[in-house]
Parts: sequence; structure tokens; C-alpha cells
Amino acid sequence: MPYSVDIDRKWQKKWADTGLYKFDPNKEGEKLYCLEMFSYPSGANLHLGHWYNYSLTDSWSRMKRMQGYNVFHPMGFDAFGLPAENYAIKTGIHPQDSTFKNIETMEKQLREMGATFDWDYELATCTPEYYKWNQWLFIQLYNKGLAYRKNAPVNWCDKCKTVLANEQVIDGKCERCDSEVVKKNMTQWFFKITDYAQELLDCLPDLDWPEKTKKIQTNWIGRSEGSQVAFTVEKDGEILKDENGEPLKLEVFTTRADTFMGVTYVVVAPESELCSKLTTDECKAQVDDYKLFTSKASDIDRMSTTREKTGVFTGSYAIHPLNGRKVPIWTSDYVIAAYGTGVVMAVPAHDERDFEFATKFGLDIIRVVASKEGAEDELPYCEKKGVLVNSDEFNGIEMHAAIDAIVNKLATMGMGHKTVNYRLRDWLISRQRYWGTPIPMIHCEKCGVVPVPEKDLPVLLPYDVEFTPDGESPLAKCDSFMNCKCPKCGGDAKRDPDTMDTFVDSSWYEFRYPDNKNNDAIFDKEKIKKLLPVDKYVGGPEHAAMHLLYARFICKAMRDMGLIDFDEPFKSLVHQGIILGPDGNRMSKSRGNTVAPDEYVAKHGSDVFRTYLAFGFAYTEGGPWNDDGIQAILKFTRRVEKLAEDVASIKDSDISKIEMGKDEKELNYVLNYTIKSATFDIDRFQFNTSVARMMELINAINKYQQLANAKPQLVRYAAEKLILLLSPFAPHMTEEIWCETFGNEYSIFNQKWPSFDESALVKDEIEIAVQINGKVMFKVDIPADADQAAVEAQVKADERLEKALAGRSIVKFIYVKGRLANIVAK
RNA sequence: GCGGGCGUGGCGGAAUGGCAGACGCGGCAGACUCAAAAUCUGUUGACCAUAAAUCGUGCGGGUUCAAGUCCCGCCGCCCGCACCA
Repeated sequence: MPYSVDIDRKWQKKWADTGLYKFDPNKEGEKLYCLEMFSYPSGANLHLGHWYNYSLTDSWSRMKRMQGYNVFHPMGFDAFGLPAENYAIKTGIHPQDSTFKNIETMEKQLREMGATFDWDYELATCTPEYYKWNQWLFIQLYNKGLAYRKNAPVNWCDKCKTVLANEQVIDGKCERCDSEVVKKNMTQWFFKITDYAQELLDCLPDLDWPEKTKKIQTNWIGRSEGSQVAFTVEKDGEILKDENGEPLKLEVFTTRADTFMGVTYVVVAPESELCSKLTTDECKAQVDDYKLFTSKASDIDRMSTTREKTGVFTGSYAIHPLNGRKVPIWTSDYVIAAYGTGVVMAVPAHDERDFEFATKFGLDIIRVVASKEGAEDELPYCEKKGVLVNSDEFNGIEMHAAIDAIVNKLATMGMGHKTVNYRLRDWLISRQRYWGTPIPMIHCEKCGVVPVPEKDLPVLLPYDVEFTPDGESPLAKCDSFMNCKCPKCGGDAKRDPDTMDTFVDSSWYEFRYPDNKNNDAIFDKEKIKKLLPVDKYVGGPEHAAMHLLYARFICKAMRDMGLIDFDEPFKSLVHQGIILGPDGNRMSKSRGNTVAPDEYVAKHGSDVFRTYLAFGFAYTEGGPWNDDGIQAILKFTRRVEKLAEDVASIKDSDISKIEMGKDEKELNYVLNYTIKSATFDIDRFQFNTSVARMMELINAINKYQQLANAKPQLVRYAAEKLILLLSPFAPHMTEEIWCETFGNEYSIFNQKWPSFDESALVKDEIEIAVQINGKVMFKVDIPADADQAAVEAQVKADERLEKALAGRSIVKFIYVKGRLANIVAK
């Protein structure tokens, strides 16, 4: 029966009926956990990106199965999230209803892809069975001090009256109403990922991840070595005191402690709490105006580098600990509250931003570093080399040495020390949204914040909720949800009305798959020990800084809770590229350049589509879709089927007894070369070249077939190997050929992956190029094992050499074994 | 602005410093056919009537017996971060 979508259905049914892909943890073979990033269940059918990710990773895992690994390959759904909620606001269809319906559709489609997923291990994050453990994990983090509440500036859309997730802010605008997003201070839950900043950095080098992704994480974490130095503050003519009655230390982070003697003012971020504390009554009005001004400034404005500096004086002064100088404290939005201490010491002579600010507001500029003693470099002089000037006792000290000298001096006064600062911020996980995991915390007037006892988990997400956004969490309006008893004192209390960021759901799901039905624990430690970490993780590069960082953090936190005993969740990571529309642009409905897999699959079958995806692109690059490529694969599959029919009647594939002549050796060489390189290429996710090698193999077989004295056993033998090699890409078609055309035993996927014979790859004679000064002049056949002397002798004896030399004489003879010979001639 | 990646025929794309363009699409020519489609065979970087020669991996330099590959400087595109103190 020629290959079609009917063949797909036939074998999909048989595979399911016979449980071919059921995972047995006790089966022989080294365990291999192969995981694709699970997907969001959208209403539409699987798109090209899903196919590209899932079908080819499936091909990889199929080869691994055949190589004898005990492959665990689960699939599930990242089912909480905003799209379903927004869809509900628009249509009135409840997120739960639309989500479960979408999951059903996607499951069906994923089955039709013909992947090896074991659906017994499926999970969906929106089920209470899953999010119960999300809540449990939250409480463990809380108990460990890794989940805490604080007041922080968040993205706020004033038109939608709601907080927005970072990913909902597109170029500083709300994705839904397109109005500008501003910062607003709100009390939110955070996960203390910053506790792990250094370890997240330290473990990166040993991961088998794309270097680019590691770089993105490195930058995101943003380690910066510097010093923390402190000033005292004079407000209204008096030294400002802290809550203990000690003089308040205004601490700043700097990488340039060498310029400390050049500080002429200090800047505090307007959002910082310190700002209010430092502002004098006299200046309060202008500072408040300025705060309002910056809170209104959109991210777009603030991000602009051409934007002119703004700011106002707070009325207070910082007192320089080394020279006693009194410098004004300003507030300006060029200082970011969340980075460092939210306060900057300004050295306009040696910092461009400070220079611009000081120039605009007429603040002092004092040179303290010169490229060499006495030099009058143009200011600002920002080079990190030179010696100190105008710095009293530090004059003449080389800039790097001066950092140590100054910090040491400050340290003796308790006013400074070396430190490391990270750009990474704690992970804000509260969301004022409905369709997510309720935060399992209770607010009691008497007892404060109290975690929900484990026996009361899960805190169920109520179904009947008014979720139109109006600035309040939808759950806050649901009395039956909100009102509860305090677990500690039994008095009336309120639940936390927020839900968790859906990145929390996906930050540990890889741990739940192997034990997805466990009602008593998040997972069984022994099961996890057997299967994790994930050996191969495949998904888009867009998750480099978010999901992949969060998942690493949660893994480390789990380890420190004693749940697991390894450091990293994903040993090896691959990113698939992006398939663009035929016009070379990103596919989008508005552009009208989308390609729907369904049409192709219905017409040609899953295998043709899968094999095209393998062949038509460099996997990690992606690229524009091209319909013509499908035709190439159709042709190839027809040739494969034709070959299979040709050899169907040949029952003998024993090649050990046939005489291996030149042609046989040649075909055998191609066969073994194909096995070797296709295996290697599939292993490293370079599917296009592995399919190319198979095309070469069928070319060679067809050529050999046409010989009058072709040995049928060899043809059959080579054809069987080809079918095995192709099976990961075209599972249905090759199963059909294997069982029906060849009459072999079910299933091809219980067969061993072909191995190659190294001796077949050793040729007696090879052709090499002879170059003169790097240019190919002619070619010679030489014995493959010839050494340089032998090759040199043979080439020198060649009659073509004299003409090629054209009167020049040989200076040097280089033979690169098996490659070429190069003659240096003058 | 900083950091990273990429740039190869008409197209998708191959090339551990070692014969650039594997494999395929498309084109051209031929076979089969009344014809077309399909299939098969050959051919296909540019220049050139042909061969030879020459030129060819964004541009300009360099290292090397040998550079798409390594180094330096540009240009273009993409991605990440972005007043990070």
C-alpha cells in the first residue's frame, strides 16, 4: 500500500494498541530523558513551530530508542496563562472550558504526528493535581525564606487597571490596549533567586548548552565586582539618624572607588524609599513633582539614551567620609532603584552620565584621575587607566591600586568594603489575574501571613469568578474564595487574592512527569533519582533568560531542601530555529504568510512533512518555508517505496557469502559511510545532512541495481539498512515497509539501529589532488596507506608534473594524509 | 551605546585550516510519450563561442605551504542587554 495519511492512522492505532511506546522504568538499557518544552494549549491547531520542535526531537529520541536507550519521552501542557483569560473576557467562554477543549485538540494532533510520547505520563498545569504541588513548593520556598513579600515597582496599565507581566509589555506599551505602561509600587510576592546568583553563574560552564544561551544568562545575572562605600547625611543642618539612633549610612555601589575623591554630588533614585527620607520639607514639593514626572515617564522615554537628564535637589547633603566635603544629594531617574543600593556617587569628571548631569545643573567637576601625572585630559576622562590627582594622600597612585587603597582606608572607618553586585533581581511571581495557581497564603489580622497547611492543599481555583480586569485581582471579588479561617488562631482571615506567574508552573514540571499521578508527594525521590536530570531538552531560544533561569533556580532550591541530589535540571540543551513564512518574514496572521501543517499532512502524510522539516533547514537556524522542498521529499519517499518493492521478493539478505567485487565494495562503502554519518548527524541535531546521506545511499543503490550482475542479497541488505535509517523521520512509512512489504516482524522500532563496519570504510586506493602553491593542478590515485615519501615519489614520477611546474623548481613537498599533496614551487 | 551571532550559486543549504558549493530545489538538454504529466539519464558558480586561463564564500588588510574557516579593521542583517554606577 503506497504511503499516505491512511498508513499514518493504521500504524498509530497499532502502536497505541500494542503499547509500543509505553515507558517501563525497569527495562534494560541506559535511561535517557528526552524532553521538549511543553506547549500552551491554544485554540488553533498545532503550528509549524510545534511540528518543528516536536517531530524532529521525536526523530532523535526514536534513534536513541533503537540504539538501546530506555527513553523517557513525556508530553504535557503549560495550561495556565493569560491568553485563555483574555479569550474569556472577549467571548465569555470560561478559561477552564476552553483550555481543556484545546488540550483535547492538541493531544489528538500530537498523536497524529506519530510521536513516541507516552501519554500515561501526561500533565496539565491547570489541574488541581498539578497545581497543588505548585502551592506546596511555594510554601517550602516560604519556609526556607526563599519566598517573601515586598513593596516594589511593577508594570501598570492604567487603562486596563491591571498589573502586567513583563512579557505583556511590548516596547513599553500594553499588549492589549496599546497604551503606555507606567511603574507603580505594590506589595508583591517574590522568589529569592538572587540568593543563587553566583551558583547560577558558576554552573554554566559545565552545561552542554548553546554558548549563546549561556552568554544571555551570564549577562542577565550581570555580575559586577566593585565596592560599597558610605556617606553620612546632613539634613536640615543635622546628621540624619537611622532607626537605632546611629548616624545613617548612605551606601552606594561603585566600580570606580578610585574616583572617590572626585565625588561632587550624590544621586538617589526617585522611586527609592530613601528619596523621601532624604528630602527636606523645603524641597518636598519639587521632589514630589519630580516623582510624579518620572512615574509618568514611559519605559520608552526612560530607555531612550538621547533623553536629556532631569532631576531635582533633595535639600540634603552627603558628607564625604575622607575629606569631609559636603556635597548635595539630588534625585534623578538616571539612577535605577533596583540596581545596587539605588544610590550613586557622582564623579562628573570621570563618568559621561554624571558629566552631562553636572554640566546641565552647574555642579562641581573635579578631576581626580589623569592618564599620566600632570596630564590635562579632556573631561570626562573615562578610561580605566592612569594615576590619581587632586586626591590628597592618594595622589600619584595607579588607578587600580588606588581602588584598594581607598577602600582599605574606608574599611578602617567602617565606611566601605569590596563587594559584588548582580543585575539579577528577585523574581516577582504575583499576578493580579485569575487563570493561574492561587497563592496558598492566608492573611490574618492577628497572626499576619500564614501558609495554608499542607493537608488543606490544594487551594482550589474557584470556577464562578468575575474576571473582567478592573485593577483588583479577580479572586479578590470572590467572597467564597477570599473568606477563610486562620490556620493558626482560627479567626476570620482572607486568602491571598493573587495567582502565581505561570513561569512558576513550568519551572519544575520536568520533575513531575516521572511521577505524575502521585497524590502524596510532589514526586517520589527514588523515581526522580532514576530518571533525572533531563538528558536532552529542546525548545525555543526565547526562553534563555526566563524559563531556563527559573528552572535552574528551582532545581537548586529543591536540592537545598533535600528533595533531589543534583545541581542542574537540563544537562544538554538544543534550541530549534524559527521557520519563517515563504516571504522570509516571521509568520503572522496579519501578514497572511502562515503555513498550516494540517493541509500538508492531510495531503502527503505526517512522514513527508516530518522528513521535509528535517531536510529543508539547518535545525538550529530555521529559515523561510519553501513549498518546492516538499516535492523533493515526495520524490524521495516514492523512490524509497519503489526500492522496497523491488527488493520485496528477495528473501536473502546475507551478504557474508557473496563475492565482493569493485562495485559491491563501492556500494558497501557508501552504505557504511551513510550509517556512520547519518548516525553522527542525527545525534547532533543536524538532520538535514543525515537525510542528504540517505539520498546519496539510495542513489548508490539504484545505480548498483542497474548493473547486469548486481547481487540481489546486497541490494536487499542495503535497502533494509536504508529503511532503518529513515525510520526516525518517516516512522509510519518505514513501519509499513518493514512489516508489510518486507514481511518482517513488528515492529521496526524494536530493531537495532544499524551499526557500521569500519573496515568497509577503508579504501585500498584513493584519489588526491596535487596542488602547486595551493592551486589544484591534477589528480592522482594513490594507495590509501601511502606515506609522504611514497606519494612524493609517485607525484614526481607523474608526467603531468613538468607541465604544471612550468619551469619552477620544487621547494617543499607537503602531503596531508588522505587529503591532498601541495608542492611549494619557485 | 555595549555584548553575541550571521553574511557561501537563481534558491534551501554542505564543508575536523586541506580539491568551496555535498544533498536537494530550480534551470537546460536528452530518453520514454501522439502529446503532456510522472519517471529516468546527463548537465548546471561567474567569465567565455569552446577549451585553456582567470575570477569567485559581504568589503579591505594580515597569518599560513594552504583561509569560507584563524587574526585585525570596515559594511550590512539578526538577536540579547540597555543611563547597571
